[in-house]
Amino acid sequence: MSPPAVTLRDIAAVVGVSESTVSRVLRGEGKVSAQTRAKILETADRLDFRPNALAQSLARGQSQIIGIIVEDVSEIFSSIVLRGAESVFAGSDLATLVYDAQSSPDKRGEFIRKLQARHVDGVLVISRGPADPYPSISDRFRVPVVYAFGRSTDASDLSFTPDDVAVGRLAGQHLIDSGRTRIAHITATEYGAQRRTEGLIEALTEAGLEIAGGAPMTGGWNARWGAAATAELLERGVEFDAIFCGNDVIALGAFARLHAAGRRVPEDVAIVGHDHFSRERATEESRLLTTIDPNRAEIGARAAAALVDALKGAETPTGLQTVEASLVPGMSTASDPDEFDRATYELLELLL
Amino acid sequence: MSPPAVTLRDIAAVVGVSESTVSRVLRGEGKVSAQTRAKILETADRLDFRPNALAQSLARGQSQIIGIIVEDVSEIFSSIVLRGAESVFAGSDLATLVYDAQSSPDKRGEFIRKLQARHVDGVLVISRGPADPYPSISDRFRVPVVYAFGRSTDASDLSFTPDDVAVGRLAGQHLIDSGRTRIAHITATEYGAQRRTEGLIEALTEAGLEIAGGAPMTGGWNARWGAAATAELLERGVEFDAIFCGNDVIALGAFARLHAAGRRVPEDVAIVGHDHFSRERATEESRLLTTIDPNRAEIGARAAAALVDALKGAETPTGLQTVEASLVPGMSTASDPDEFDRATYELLELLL
DNA sequence: CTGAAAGCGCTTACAG
DNA sequence: CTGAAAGCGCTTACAG
Repeated sequence: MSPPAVTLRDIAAVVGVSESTVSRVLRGEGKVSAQTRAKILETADRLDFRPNALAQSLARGQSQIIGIIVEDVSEIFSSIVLRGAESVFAGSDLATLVYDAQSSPDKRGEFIRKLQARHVDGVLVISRGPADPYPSISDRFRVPVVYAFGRSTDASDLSFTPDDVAVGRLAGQHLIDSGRTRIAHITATEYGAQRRTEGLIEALTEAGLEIAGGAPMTGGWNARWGAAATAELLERGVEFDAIFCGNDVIALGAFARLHAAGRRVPEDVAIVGHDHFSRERATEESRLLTTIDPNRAEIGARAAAALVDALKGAETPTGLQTVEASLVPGMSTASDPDEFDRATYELLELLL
Repeated sequence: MSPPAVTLRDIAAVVGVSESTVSRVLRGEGKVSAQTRAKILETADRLDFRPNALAQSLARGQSQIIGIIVEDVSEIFSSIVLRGAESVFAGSDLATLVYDAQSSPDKRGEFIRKLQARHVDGVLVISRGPADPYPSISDRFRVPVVYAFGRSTDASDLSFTPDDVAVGRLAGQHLIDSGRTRIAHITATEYGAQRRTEGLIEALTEAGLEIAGGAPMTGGWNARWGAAATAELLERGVEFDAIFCGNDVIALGAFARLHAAGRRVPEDVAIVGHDHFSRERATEESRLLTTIDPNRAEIGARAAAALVDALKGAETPTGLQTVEASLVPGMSTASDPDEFDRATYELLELLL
């Protein structure tokens, strides 16, 4: 057990000054003679003084705690956003109170009340993603509220989301730059997916191209759909030399089906996915799949940083902010396909 | 913006009693006439009173904040433990201050000081796992400290870890119960892996068996090693009808190599892995791989619950506590292998 | 059963 | 340049 904590009063007593003076010096405020300042600083250091954060909070009316409402932590993407945010808050000495609303409006209300009772300095809402706008809760708080991942229903709220249109454009441009001209598109119908499709079409149109087969193919977020759609493309006799897939799992299904049909990746067909799902495990050198990383951790980090700025009274933007996506190059669009003949187990290793 | 917060004093003024009385009633303490009690309760409810948690903290000397030091959050397994712990704390209305030590002793020291300044009510340490004991920091705090995932160097500290020996026993027993008698073992050399090997040997010995090929094969935690070791077993002509693999990725390598060699899983060779790495995505019905889940989230939850108990003054155990692992049945040990002929893309889907 | 008072450990005008 | 005092909003002995 450590000894009882040292207080301002202890230091004041030792140095022979008032608590106010000690407080001022320690906060680097006010005019204080160099001599007493030095003495106070030295004593504080010697006694290993650390101000009681609770007392500071009460006196200042700031808790140094940030409330975080996550609509559903079990959603893996939400938890990545959360992790990005938490590291920023920790870096700014802000504690976090994280509540998982489990997609329940009742819980959401309960947690809002709890955060109010804690007098949090700010609130971060991490919703389920860009698909469904999150009902604004900003008017429930006297402190700044920032939304991450999904946007708020109130357009004047500050929200940070992925830039899905840019994702589509990035994928399309990468394939075009690799010399592909017949680009198919297998994806899903969800909001973000639609925006990515828009982006793809923008890039294609600029290059005077259109989607191979005439239209995007939409289905579920799974490998089965990727395989089925690819089979359909093959059966219909659509000519294509690339596929942009709405996510990595669809891309894998496409990959497997092409493999089974004797089409080589990337020689015959290049593939770009989305999510960078295997980022934790794959090394950049050995990636199978070229993919787009929407930088979800950075979405959380940017939102958290904006909240921290707001607490400091700095200017912050309002409205919807988007975070840039990154292209993560892999062998599925490589120009040198020699490296590409790997055994199944290597594929598995890369993907897990 | 919400109106300024209601305080004890407001309620006292409205009801016409002292703040002390209001405080007592609201905490359900002391003898107070039924009438004033009712009036106070009604008023508090009507004014939507919520006690300022900061003021309570200062007055009570308890912050209602738990400090969490994670040795390395980027370690995926640590973050699972963390998630399990956080949900328990949130359920007990405890805020958390999470610091990522990034395996740096300097940061660890800095974060300990910050937690002290916050006057946290308790500390949870999430270390890198059972392999390396974590240098005890309990004597740096006047509040309870609990260790999760890895154990503390001080045997009297309360630590929650996986029960690796039980994992090995569980895997071995499951294979034996499935009628397998020639069980090979491909794993790594790390501490937890060794304990799992011990458990496997215990189960085998009880059944009068020994490891096929004479000894466990140890290498790296990757599919390549699983494939290489399996190839070696085949080349050496070792007879085996099952493999217990140290983790799921090794198991996949083994699976792929067996497949390539024309050995059917599970008919010819059953496989059990460890980690339940794909839990987020796989449905129980469609799992490819039988695996052992060390229940890491529960390790975090149990540790957090113990800390909460300690704060309440309840009896808590001391020393090393282990958390039960679970067998997650999959097709790689299924008795009805009919369901087992699936296309590659389904395999991929299951695994991702 | 109830109230006045001190205290938690800081911060912050206000005097001097 | 420095100190005395009030205050943040609760809790908690201590009287009555």
